[in-house]
Amino acid sequence: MNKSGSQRGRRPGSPDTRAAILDVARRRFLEDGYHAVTLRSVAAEAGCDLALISYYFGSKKGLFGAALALGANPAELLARVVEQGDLATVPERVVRQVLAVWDDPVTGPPLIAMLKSAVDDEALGALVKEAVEREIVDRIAGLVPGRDAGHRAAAFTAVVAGLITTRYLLRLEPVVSMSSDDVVRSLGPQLRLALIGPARPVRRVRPEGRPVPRP
Amino acid sequence: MNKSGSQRGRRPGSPDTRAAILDVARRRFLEDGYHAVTLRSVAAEAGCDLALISYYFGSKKGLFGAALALGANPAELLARVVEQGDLATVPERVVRQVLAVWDDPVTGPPLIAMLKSAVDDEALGALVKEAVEREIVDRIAGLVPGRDAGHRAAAFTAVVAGLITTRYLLRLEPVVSMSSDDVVRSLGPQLRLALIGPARPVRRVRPEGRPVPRP
DNA sequence: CGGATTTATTCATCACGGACGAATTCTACG
DNA sequence: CGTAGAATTCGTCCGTGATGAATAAATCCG
Repeated sequence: MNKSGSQRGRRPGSPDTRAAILDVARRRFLEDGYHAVTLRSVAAEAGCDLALISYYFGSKKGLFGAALALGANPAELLARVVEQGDLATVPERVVRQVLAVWDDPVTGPPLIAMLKSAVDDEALGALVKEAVEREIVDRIAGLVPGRDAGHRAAAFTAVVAGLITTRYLLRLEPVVSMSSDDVVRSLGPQLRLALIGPARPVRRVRPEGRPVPRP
Repeated sequence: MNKSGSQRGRRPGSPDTRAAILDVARRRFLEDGYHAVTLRSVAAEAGCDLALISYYFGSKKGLFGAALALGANPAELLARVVEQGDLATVPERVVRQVLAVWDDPVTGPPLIAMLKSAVDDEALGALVKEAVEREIVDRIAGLVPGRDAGHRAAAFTAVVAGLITTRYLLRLEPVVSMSSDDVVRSLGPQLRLALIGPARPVRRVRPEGRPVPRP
């Protein structure tokens, strides 16, 4: 291409409009959702021509991806939380972490928007699915001892997914209005049960006839 | 309007195209999802004019609603399952019912499609939310004794929602490929814990310092 | 039968949304 | 200066859902 870093032509002299587009897009996508946002309105609000958006971001999806580039990868955060500390306290710490990130007015909405659009976009959905499998399920599975680790991780993930779905996607009552402590109190035991098994200090008790581990 | 049941004009003499539209729409919506389906393509495949769809169903959403008129209301089914039988077996029965309905190749897909579109459509979302609150959460809450019934129902609902999300929406591994029995084995205890509390036959054990009921 | 009335169906068109290519301006380098 | 390359705009295409006017068909009433 061009030898040495020398670049000709118009280098950023009046360089704001790309950022402006990104700002507007971010806000709009979070406020109104993917479908409701029109590129024309974004362009208008950003004070530029419609075609500039295509120029910079290629397509509406491109803009969406760029606008919602997640500041901190939630999977990574979760991984850190999971791996430092005692296994016994993982459930509570995970719930608190999830609540912290998703309740936060700045980190939460992008995640919610991302999740929503992952639901109806095939490609995005696959992406999320793989990320969750790799970063969450597998990591949790690697943490617990038994050979039913996979199933335990699955149950754990399902409960967390349930929390996210009810509290942030459907905004179901009473889950939405519960305090962090309430949520921990309600779901903590479930997660502990999923991860570690029936309350450890007591002998196994089977209220029904079905054995649980069954190797 | 017209006195006595007498109706003039063209009554259904050659009346298939409405049904044809409905058939095509149903299949397409389930296969490709709401947004990917175009009214024009439906009209073409049904062998009629685009405007007929508006004529019969008013709008795309109208068509969607009519096409996916859920054969059996899942909430009602669930309610029946919940209310007949012992409280202790509710968790397993609910899981089995959910799996039966959502895994079924005829009743499942409409539910999934409905849920997906509820995610990005404000109005539909509200509908689902209210239905779930009224038909599931409240009903469950009415079933358990304590005064933390609400929270228990919330936890219960969250786990069920998690199952549905991971298995049918995200299609997450390993949840997707688990057998019904596996799922019951994995999630049953969680639900029992949510509903009924720590395994009944044993003395209360509090691994952490936090009391659960706390009136 | 024959008009009246209603239903079923089509045609033409609108407004809007996303994408794209050609043309134009601007800026920095040489 | 001149020119290359980046930034920006204009005009336009095509597909979408919606809607109203016009036409064909079926049914009823006298």
